[in-house]
This record gives sequence, C-alpha cells and structure tokens, in this order.
Amino acid sequence: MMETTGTRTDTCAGPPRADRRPDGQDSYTISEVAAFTGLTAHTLRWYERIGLMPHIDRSHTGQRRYSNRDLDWLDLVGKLRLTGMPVADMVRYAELVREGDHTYGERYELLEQTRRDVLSRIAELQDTLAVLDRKIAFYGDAGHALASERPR
Amino acid sequence: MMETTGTRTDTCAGPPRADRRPDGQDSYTISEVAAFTGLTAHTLRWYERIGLMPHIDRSHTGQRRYSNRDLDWLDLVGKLRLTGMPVADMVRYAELVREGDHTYGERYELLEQTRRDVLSRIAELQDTLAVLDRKIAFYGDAGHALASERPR
DNA sequence: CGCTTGCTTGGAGCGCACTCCAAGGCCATA
DNA sequence: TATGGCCTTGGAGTGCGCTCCAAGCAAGCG
Repeated sequence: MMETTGTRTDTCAGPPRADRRPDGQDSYTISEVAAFTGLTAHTLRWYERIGLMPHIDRSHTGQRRYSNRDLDWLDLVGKLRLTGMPVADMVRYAELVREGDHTYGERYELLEQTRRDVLSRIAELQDTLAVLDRKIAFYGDAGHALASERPR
Repeated sequence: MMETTGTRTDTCAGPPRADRRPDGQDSYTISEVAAFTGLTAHTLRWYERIGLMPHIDRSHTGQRRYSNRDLDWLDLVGKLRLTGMPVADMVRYAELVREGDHTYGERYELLEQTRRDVLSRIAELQDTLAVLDRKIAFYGDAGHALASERPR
C-alpha cells in the first residue's frame, strides 16, 4: 500500500512543491520524480504509456531511472499543461521531436500557436479580472443597496 | 432533430460570438440565449438543473423565457468559467445570492479568493510565456544546432 | 389534417486527464 | 527467513463538464 512519496512533510497535499534536484546525480526513481514534479507515480507511468515521455532508462531490475534530461522534459510538459494545452497535443509535439530534425518547422508552428493561445488567455483573464474588480468594489461600498444579482 | 440555433451563419462553430441582445425586449427563448452566450440549449437546461440558474420564467405553454437579468447572470457565469472556477463553486455562489442579504460577507470572500486565483493564474501564464519565448527563439536561430529536446 | 419546427423532460453517454486496483517481483533490514 | 517498502503491469474506475437521446407536446403553415 501507499506508493506515494515517503518524503511528504506537509499534510494537505500541496500541488507542485519540493522542487529542485540534488544535482550531483542523473538517475532518479519514479517516486523521487513524483516528489520533484508534483505529479503522481501513476501519472508518470501513464504519460509514458500514452507516448508523452521518451523511453526511460531501467535499472537491472526493470525499475525506471529518470535522467535530468527527462526532468527537463517534464518541466516543459508541466508548463504546457498550465497553458491548458490538451495532452494529445503534447503527445503530438513529443512525436515530432522523436521523428527528428525534419520536423523543426512543424514544431515551431506548434509553439508559436501555443504562444498566441497563451497571450489571448491572459487577455481573457485580465478582462475577467476587471469584471471581478467592479463587482468587488460594488460589494465594498454601495453593495448592500445596489448590487443586482440574479439567482432567486 | 437539430435543436441548435437556427441563426448560425458561420460553418465551423465559433465559440462565443453572435453576442449583444436586441435590447428592446426582455424575454428570450432558449435558442436565442444559446446564440447570445455560445452555450448550447442543453447546457442552459443543465445549468438550471444543477442550481446554477435562478428560476426562469415560463411561457403559458411551459417554455423558458429568459430575461435580461438572466443574461447578465449568464455573462458573469461565463467570466467565472473562464477563470477555471469549478461549476460547483459557482453553484455555491448562486446559492448565497438566493439565500439573501446575510450572505454578503461570504460572497465577498468568494469573489476576493477568485480574484487572487486569477492573479496567480495570470502570473503562471506569463511565466510559461517566458519559457515559450525562449524556446521559440532557440528554434528561430541556433535552434538546429543546439536545441536539446527530450523524446527519442 | 398532417407536417415541421422548436420546445419539454429524465436519464444515459462521452471525452478528458487522471487515479486506482490486483497481483506479483526485488531487495534491505530485523 | 520473514516482513515491509518500493517497484512492476494491464486494465478498470472516477469526476467533471457537458452532450445527447427518446418520447412527447404545442404552435404555425399549406
């Protein structure tokens, strides 16, 4: 049972923390990587199954041994995940990298498109922020008398 | 069959468009509201079922007739949705509004928390943007020689 | 009158991104 | 040697946010 970290010090499952690698080594177990990335070991194995990860080295007993390069890749995946990019698209990107140098153009396109998406997402959020600020100001002062909500 | 808009002019299902109400009336059918908000009629009915909407007026034949206030509420819901707020939390907010004036404090808290979430979300995205920009620059010039990706 | 269009309902189904389970292997410490 | 901890696998299950289905009713038109 309990295949989770073993290095947990916080009770309430903080998401990504416990980062930074000991950086003298280049070989990590799955639970170490789980601790570094905030992903679960389940998720790491799942990423591999769906083709989002490169072939990970194995110890003589068949256990996964992640390299620093693998962790770098996971960092990028984490960032892309934050943009809301679907996992399928990340898998596509991974495939392009695997396929070699002739896919540079396509990869560039994909990153550029993602960049555009992130920019418009930020704009959306700033828009929403403005709405939120107006509503909060409303609550702050005239609120009680004026706020016109809908439900009831 | 085909209970969709009837006012579609674009082929490829653009997300939110066709906004702005005719603003002389105060009573809209479900498919009009679908066209205004970009939500489907299914989703509108579902929102009602789960308690995210107020009780919507009905015509003498039992069909929904949305008011401008209802559309205002849907606009707010749309914004909150963009922040990634879970539907359950929006339902909670709707409940607070329904419960009356004594929930002002709690509502304020909820909006403030959401505001904080949006701010940190924006920061995250800007962070990601920086990573993306570096990677794109990489691809732009030295890319071919230097880019160190992971998969293979 | 019959047909079409748009609406109604409760409940089932779907896609995504995990999340977990059962059954078993390896190895270190007591 | 036995116990516990961490690892392995394929496949099943979960939660969220829709999305759709079947059956049926009411209004408008030829």
